Amino acid sequence: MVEGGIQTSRSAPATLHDVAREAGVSLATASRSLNGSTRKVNEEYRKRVLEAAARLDYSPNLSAQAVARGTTTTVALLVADIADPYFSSIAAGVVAEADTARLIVTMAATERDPERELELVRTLRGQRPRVMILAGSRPTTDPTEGALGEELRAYERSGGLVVLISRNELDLRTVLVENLSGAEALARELVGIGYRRFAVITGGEGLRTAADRVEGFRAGLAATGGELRDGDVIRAAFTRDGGYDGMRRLIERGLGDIELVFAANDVMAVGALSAVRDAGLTPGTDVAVAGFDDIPTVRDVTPALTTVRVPLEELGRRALRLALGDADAADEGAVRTEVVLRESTPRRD
Amino acid sequence: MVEGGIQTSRSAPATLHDVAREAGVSLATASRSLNGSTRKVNEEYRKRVLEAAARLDYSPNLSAQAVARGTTTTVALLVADIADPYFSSIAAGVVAEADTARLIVTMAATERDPERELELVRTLRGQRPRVMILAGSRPTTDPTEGALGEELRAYERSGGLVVLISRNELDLRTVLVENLSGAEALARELVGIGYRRFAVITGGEGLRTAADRVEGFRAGLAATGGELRDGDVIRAAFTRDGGYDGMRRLIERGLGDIELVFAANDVMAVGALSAVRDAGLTPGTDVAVAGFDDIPTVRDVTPALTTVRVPLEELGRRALRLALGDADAADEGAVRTEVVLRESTPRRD
DNA sequence: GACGTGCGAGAAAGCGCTTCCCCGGAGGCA
DNA sequence: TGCCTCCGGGGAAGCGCTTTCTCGCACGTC
Repeated sequence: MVEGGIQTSRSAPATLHDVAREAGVSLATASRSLNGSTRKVNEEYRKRVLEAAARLDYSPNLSAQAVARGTTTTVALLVADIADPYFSSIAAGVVAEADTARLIVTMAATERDPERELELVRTLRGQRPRVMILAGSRPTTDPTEGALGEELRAYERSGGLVVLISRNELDLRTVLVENLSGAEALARELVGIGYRRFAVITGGEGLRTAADRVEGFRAGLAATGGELRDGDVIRAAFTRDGGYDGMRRLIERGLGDIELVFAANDVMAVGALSAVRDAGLTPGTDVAVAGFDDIPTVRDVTPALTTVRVPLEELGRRALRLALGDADAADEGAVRTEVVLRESTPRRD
Repeated sequence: MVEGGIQTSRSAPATLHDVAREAGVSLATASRSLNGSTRKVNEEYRKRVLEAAARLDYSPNLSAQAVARGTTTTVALLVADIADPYFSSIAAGVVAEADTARLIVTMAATERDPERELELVRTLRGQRPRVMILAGSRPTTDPTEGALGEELRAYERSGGLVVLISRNELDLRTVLVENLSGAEALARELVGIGYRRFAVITGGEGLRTAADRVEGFRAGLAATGGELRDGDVIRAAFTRDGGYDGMRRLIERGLGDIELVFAANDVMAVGALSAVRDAGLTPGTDVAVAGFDDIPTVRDVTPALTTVRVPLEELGRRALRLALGDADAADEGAVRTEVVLRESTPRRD
């Protein structure tokens, strides 16, 4: 059911001009009273202006302020897919932090398409956002990489702040995640509780984040005697369905003596879990599964998923704080990860 | 690790003025060439302007355009919690549709606080968005309800478009969801496969959406002979933890002869599932669980959750299309829901 | 009492755009 | 050839703000 709102006589929103007139003061004074300035304003005037503004339901036109001030209160956020819990958690962090900094965030989705990402950066630059945050890595082999770098650097030159989340491809401010060492720690722990033979399901062609995690995992195994054959590294889309598909292929091909499958992120791992079940096997028992990220839902799948916790919301917050020049944020180094063992990787004796 | 971007000489972004000079034409002609106008421009001139723009890496200042045109290309989206899959799916839909309409979306989170929501509406009005979409209902008993309505109506009077998603509390454009009939259909089906004794876990105090779902469920039971005692309607937070908590209380209190627990949304249902498991019971077997929404993850929990599918992304798309005056969107009526039976409610004979 | 000095109100000049309006030139028609 | 009509370029006004700059006024000082 759809109801049209009652359209009363259209009335343009009150302008500062209206407020000034209503209060009987100049435009300048009205501006100074409402939108803080270094200059003092007679208390009596200020009061009159505030009252007039309230009476007229005045709300400053942010675009006009932006034009006049030459700076906006906007931060632009680019993610691959808003519905993906990894990105929506990061987004939640960015939005929360933006709120405390009285900034407004505008959001766009690249849908994992580098062309689109470039396009979006171009469009969003038109907004003259104070900060631009890019989350989600792109293929390392991407041909538009150069163009993107160019675009971002031009944006920085014009006074913008760029922060990348978990992708240190370009020489820009970055919130780094311990992908490598996190995956390595995971591998060590898994070997520690008795696993020896592993397979990996990783994201598409040369995705930086995925590649790092696999590399770290491999390093951890190498150090502890776990085994991962090259043929047991499966490529699939970096999504739930990708994970499902990867695991299906693995099973169809025959698991052999593989004891544990590490998916390069949790959404894939969750898909993998379902693939195991759909194949009539019991995840955890017949084959163990581990993921990466610790997105909220992995507590609630069965078996609960072993993973590497990444404080995703914190990632978003850090990104913005870093841009805004928070010294702490800059000093904290890479974001800590932490191995979380759960039932999907039961101790193996 | 944090790297400061290489700060080359700061250079303000090129303005239209620069482009016009570079191309040797007037400001007016440059404007007309770049940002479509009804008036024709000499092909030769247009070409020169376009080239100049490319050379200078010109990107129009959207704020300035907004001021000059008196209208923005922004749509504002208010959700309760960005990390909640219900809202992030809706957001994904809004963003996708905005993209095709060449609109930019700015997002804010109310954190389920009506005061905050009101506050945010006020702030966002400053942006002069073309459209404002509010998702997620508020308590029906909310004291700020009037103020919110006032604010929204003022916004509409000034030419803004408001769309509410699944909350017909105010007399405004709304994308309605078949909460009532969906829940009713669910109840009928559940009774149809053999369930008789039910309990319900619902959201906090008078949340419209939750209330409708419970009411519909009740109606369905009443029509088919299912039983839901008043004492078996549990209130909890409208979140995963709320669902967990509600189920825990239900179990501690003693399930008695309750066969199925209906949670008013999927995130609660997923929490409830975990509570069942943590209590040492087997969901589906010892007690069946059903939810509402069909968020992506419910396919992957065990047992897979019976629920009522709401096309969430479509909800977001519809909201925007409705605002933009898409006739189809207006005519389609409430968004269809569909009962999806899965393993969490096995046939009971 | 003459003359700084500091304070703060208000006029006005922008900010980067769009668009109205003027006007010159090209073309059509008798 | 003369006149009228389009066509389309460019000047300039304006959008809603901020911020310089001007300037009157109330003090304080000798």
